[in-house]
Amino acid sequence: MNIYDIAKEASVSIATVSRVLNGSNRVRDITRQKVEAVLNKYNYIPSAIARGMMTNSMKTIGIVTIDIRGLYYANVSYSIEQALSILGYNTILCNTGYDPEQKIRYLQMLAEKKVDSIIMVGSVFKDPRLNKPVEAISKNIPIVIINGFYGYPNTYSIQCDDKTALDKSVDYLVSRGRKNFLYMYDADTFSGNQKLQGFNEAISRHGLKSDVHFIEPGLENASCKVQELINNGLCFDAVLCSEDFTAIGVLQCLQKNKIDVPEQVSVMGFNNSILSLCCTPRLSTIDSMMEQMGKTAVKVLNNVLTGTPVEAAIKVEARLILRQTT
Amino acid sequence: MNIYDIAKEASVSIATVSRVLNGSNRVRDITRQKVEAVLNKYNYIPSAIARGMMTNSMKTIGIVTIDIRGLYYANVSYSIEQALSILGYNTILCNTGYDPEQKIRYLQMLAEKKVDSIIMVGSVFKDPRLNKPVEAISKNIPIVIINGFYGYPNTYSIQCDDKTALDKSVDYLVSRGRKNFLYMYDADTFSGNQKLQGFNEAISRHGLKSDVHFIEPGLENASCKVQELINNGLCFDAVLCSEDFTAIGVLQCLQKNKIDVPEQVSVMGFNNSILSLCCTPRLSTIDSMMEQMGKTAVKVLNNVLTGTPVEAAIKVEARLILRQTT
DNA sequence: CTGTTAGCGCATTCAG
DNA sequence: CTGAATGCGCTAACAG
Repeated sequence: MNIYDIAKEASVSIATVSRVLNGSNRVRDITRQKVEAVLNKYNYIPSAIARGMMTNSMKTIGIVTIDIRGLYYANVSYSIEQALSILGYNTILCNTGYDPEQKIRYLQMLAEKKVDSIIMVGSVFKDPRLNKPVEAISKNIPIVIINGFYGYPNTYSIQCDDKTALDKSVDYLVSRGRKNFLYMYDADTFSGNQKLQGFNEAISRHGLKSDVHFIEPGLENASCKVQELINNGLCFDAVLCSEDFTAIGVLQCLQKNKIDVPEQVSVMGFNNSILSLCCTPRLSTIDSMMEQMGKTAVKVLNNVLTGTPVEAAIKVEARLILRQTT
Repeated sequence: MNIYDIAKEASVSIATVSRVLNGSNRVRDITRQKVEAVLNKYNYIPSAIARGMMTNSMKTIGIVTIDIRGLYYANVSYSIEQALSILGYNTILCNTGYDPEQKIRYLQMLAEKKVDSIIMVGSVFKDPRLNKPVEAISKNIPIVIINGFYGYPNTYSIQCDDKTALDKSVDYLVSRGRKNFLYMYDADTFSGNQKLQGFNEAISRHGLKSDVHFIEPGLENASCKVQELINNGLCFDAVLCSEDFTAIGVLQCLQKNKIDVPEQVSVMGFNNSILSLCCTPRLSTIDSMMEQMGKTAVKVLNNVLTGTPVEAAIKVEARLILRQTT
């Protein structure tokens, strides 16, 4: 069933059917009703594919992320999808994992499907080997990147001010008398580096010493590392982490060692995910404004798509959430 | 840039370009190389839209769920997306929320985009008012439903045996001497009803009494409800929950009331999500086999799409995960 | 306000 | 093995 069938049955031309379908006002009321009657009778569903051939748009955007199972990715992706849905767009979800080949394959698929835009959640294509394909694709498709940055034209960046957030966290903990800081991070991403930089700058501004450790993502990895540090006799009274999940691993290890939190050691996470409410005591953390990031990305995207001028990079402020571990 | 441009530059016909693009073997090697050289030179990207016009498929499936921020939905969706990606399909993600209008809108969009299939994660369209649109769409598009069931032709169901899982949980707790059961659930879904039924049957089989409460989703709601029950003097020594999140709310309330877990009261969650590792003590729970559910759905889907016979309903066994709260 | 016509970029006959 | 011709279902001029 296509518009020819509808047109025939309604005794009009396909152009008129098309006009009715697209809500054009250049149709007489009687004609419109006649067409709509047929449309409803057959429960007609227009083909977005055929429409896409002409308009060169499927009203679809690609959202590219590492792994939607991660709470940060899920939350941001959710708010993107919802905001886009209101604008009439659908969302193709891509979990690239860490394999560069896989990433390129996804980019290719999205390009073939002529998505109107690509939103990257997290610095998915940080690997410099992937610069070429990203730059190439950005020539045809606008790219919005959340917590990342490309210098290319037609790419737009939304960043959470993670650096300042870490800075403020250290300030706060110093004001509460903490002196020996430990920082644990699990991702060498744009965002990850911002956090680390904020931490380091604050530490040196206060003339303090600190210990910084990279660990593989995961609760147990964090726990094990802290245990190792304790066994080695490291003294610390504040632990900052780049993820809530990591912080909870730290917390559990401290509890196992009968170290009181927050009396002896303060612990802070990052993201203000639901995880931070699940542990006891509840985790102090930094709200990385997941919902706002998604909404802002879509706003920027919509401006780009409608030709409204847009800043190349927008910064969103993070917020300290103080609960029971500080 | 389209196949005409490529054809011209390679001095062949568009048919030949098309054959090369689609890996047809009816092309002489020399010709193929000639074409591929041009393809590479311009980094040619074929249009999936135009291809879709002919093949009537965009190699895309829709995955419809309530809210990807939920860990269950995220995990299942992830494994679906990954498995489909290997088969060359992309995934359109739809978070319908709870509004029926919204659900219908998504269905309509997916139909217009001519997705090859729709996978529902959870009984998204349980509301009987939505039966009509689902039945209508299933006439053209196969529907695979995870933890749900439709009787319509061209719909396929993958179910986790939640009922038996709850049954076994009660058995286990009874064997550990528990006698006064509390069950808390937060969703009136297919799966939710299966769980409740399993619970109730086990309770009556053991000739025990129990208290069952529906609460709105959320940590605090669970906590508040338990507090209320405690205040009312209810005696219980085992709490089963339909979600890990709920169970953690219960756990936190018990801890606040200085009730020892698992010494005085056993607590069990459901899903074996990462949340169950974040609380102290770690939550005993039921593994709802999220990854396997997703993979199985895609396997079924692939069979449907390739015309291989398929059972209308497949059941996956859940597993008890015993940790520190039982 | 309505109809006619011409593509969009590709896969697919059918000839050669 | 290769090419010419056709049509998928729709939108967008352009005429009337």
